[in-house]
Amino acid sequence: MVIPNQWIGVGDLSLTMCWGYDQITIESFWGYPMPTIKDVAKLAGVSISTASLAFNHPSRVAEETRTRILEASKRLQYRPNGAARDLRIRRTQTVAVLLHDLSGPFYSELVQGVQVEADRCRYNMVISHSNRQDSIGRLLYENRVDGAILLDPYVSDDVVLDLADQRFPMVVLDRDLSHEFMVSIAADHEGGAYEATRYLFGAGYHDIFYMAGPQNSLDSQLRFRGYQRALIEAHITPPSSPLAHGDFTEEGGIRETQNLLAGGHLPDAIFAANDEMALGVLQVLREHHIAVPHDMGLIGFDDIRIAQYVSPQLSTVRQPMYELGVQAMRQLLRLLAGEPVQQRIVLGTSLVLRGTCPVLSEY
Amino acid sequence: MVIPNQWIGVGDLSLTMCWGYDQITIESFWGYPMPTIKDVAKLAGVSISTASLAFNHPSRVAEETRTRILEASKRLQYRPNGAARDLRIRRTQTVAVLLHDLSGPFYSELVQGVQVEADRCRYNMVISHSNRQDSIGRLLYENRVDGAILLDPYVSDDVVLDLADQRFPMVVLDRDLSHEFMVSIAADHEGGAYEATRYLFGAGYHDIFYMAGPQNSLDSQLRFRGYQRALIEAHITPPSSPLAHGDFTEEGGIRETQNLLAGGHLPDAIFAANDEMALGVLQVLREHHIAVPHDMGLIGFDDIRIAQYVSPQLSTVRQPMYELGVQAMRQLLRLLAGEPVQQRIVLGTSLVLRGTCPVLSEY
DNA sequence: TTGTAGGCGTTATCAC
DNA sequence: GTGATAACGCCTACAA
Repeated sequence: MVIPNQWIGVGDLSLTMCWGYDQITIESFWGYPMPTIKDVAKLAGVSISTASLAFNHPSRVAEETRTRILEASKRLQYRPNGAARDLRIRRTQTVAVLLHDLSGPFYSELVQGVQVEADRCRYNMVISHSNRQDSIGRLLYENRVDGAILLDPYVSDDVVLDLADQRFPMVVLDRDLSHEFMVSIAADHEGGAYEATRYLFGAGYHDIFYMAGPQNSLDSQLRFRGYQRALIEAHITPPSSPLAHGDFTEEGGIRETQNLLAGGHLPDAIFAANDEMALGVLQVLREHHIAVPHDMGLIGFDDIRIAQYVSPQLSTVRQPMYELGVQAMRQLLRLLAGEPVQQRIVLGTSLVLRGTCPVLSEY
Repeated sequence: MVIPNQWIGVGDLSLTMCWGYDQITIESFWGYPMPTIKDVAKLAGVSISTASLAFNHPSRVAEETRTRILEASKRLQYRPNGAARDLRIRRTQTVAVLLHDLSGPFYSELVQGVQVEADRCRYNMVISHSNRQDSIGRLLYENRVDGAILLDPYVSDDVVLDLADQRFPMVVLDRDLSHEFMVSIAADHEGGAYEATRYLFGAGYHDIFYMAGPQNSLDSQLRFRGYQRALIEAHITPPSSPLAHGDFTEEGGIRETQNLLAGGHLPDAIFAANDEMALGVLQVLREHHIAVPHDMGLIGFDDIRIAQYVSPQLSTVRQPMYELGVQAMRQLLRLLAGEPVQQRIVLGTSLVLRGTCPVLSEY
């Protein structure tokens, strides 16, 4: 039940007109041309180069001159023009992190990792929520950043390879792509899934169902492979392809679980391709009074924060997101520095045992 | 219980050396100077200006010439230089969203709102996770973006006002700041808190405790004010300042609730300054077998996603994050266009009633 | 220690 | 329809 308060002071919500912006530059709006280094130099009574020196190599200009320049700069509220600088320097000292989805501490952790490494080397970082294709074009194709870390399944491999061909420094996450001038990093989806499935067998479950993600999801495919391997090891013939495909959402998990229940034959454990779907599974099981973990075991993948709050708490496979970010940035820095890199890096996952499966202490 | 798999193929984790980057430019790494529009023009046998026209005003150049230019551009893998363009155009067509914290669908929703509006007007958006002060300097002071939306309590008012003085187009969120050339947008924290508290009274609780956020949090102060107002309206003398200060984290909520229980006198309802703390409250109450909502009512603030997953589900005050993003970007566009703006906008909140307080149908 | 001059890659204004 | 040419603002040899 949601009770909306009234809207207060929102004023004009009508569409803002958008045409015509093309012709307008910022300073023309206000009639206040921005001061340039030239103005600073003039006011300080020095040449442009001295002014520039004062900012970039303070030691190379006399104390007295420098303070005069700094004062002038302050008086004029001078702000250097980044574009001019970048153009001249031929470097932006900035990297982009391209994400499709922002929600969840999941990505936030990744970004943290990147940030920390970037900071250490004085690199700046911007995140682009690359819903729009031209957004990535702007950043990468037009060299507005020196390099990029890409975690966005919706950017096509062609685009990525094209950029790599042009030696644009790039680290791609969770992609099955190799290129001489690119680093590809991924968590060990296959291994994590294998461990999870194997654990379920070890915990006494016999009939383990894999609830896949979207057909085209590489992650889901890899996880399925790990599942298959564990089945084979347990002398069970695995299906050649997943029996059910969700869409990585809670709703998808609900739907697929309902289908499963309607189908008559019930497995005694479910390994869901991600936590979101596992949440859906859990919900439907609860509605049908199927006891977890007694009547049905469940393990997810990702370790999203909510996993700890549902009851029973969700067992899952944790991806090392922070470490992924750290590694990604480190490798990007190597690319940027022209140092040799490994083309492919895989990071291990960990099995997090909580309430949706028995916790075997001897494991 | 967490079982780490081994690390696989991580290779060299040692520190990347960072000095010496200063002298190196991207192309020098590889020895591949990037082709410029000049190269394209030469290969196509036209002048630079014609090449430029072919890209920017295709209709103004002969069909045949144009295709020749495009071909040359493809052959050379030409990529325009953004910095040069921005410098010449004096506009980046990009805005920045400055966030302190990324986690939670909370901020993701805000960003979505901004994105949608930005897209409509062909503006690009980058997010900066402004942990580092120079990151915002780079973006804002050096004009690498045309404008910014700021939601980060850790950026000081001085910095903000300084930029505003210089007419840098900026929309600030959740700040008690006014400036002629700036738009300030906030959710109605005070009103939302008032509604929540009033509702608790209406639901039959008499002794409502406010668990505040950090002392210096404006949001928390405003919410306290709403709480006070509701108390006064109920003919109860409110405390002049909050009796307990958490830190907006779950752990803080736990700590403060434990203090409360230890203190002997128990209220019959708690209004927590945010959901994170409310989660902590809930946890401690559960541990002490205090029935919610029967023995204790509870309402939080924010409506984070987890609120729906705990049991009982958390009642809360929802901030219109998406709408906040939309509004912020719309106002920013107005600033950018030099159109008149309201200096201050307040958006209404809504009370979301779930399991931690009775749901009064007649409300 | 400071000034002169050239150029980074574009786009736009003019001529032709 | 196309081509010189001049900025945009900054940095850095090099010269003084």
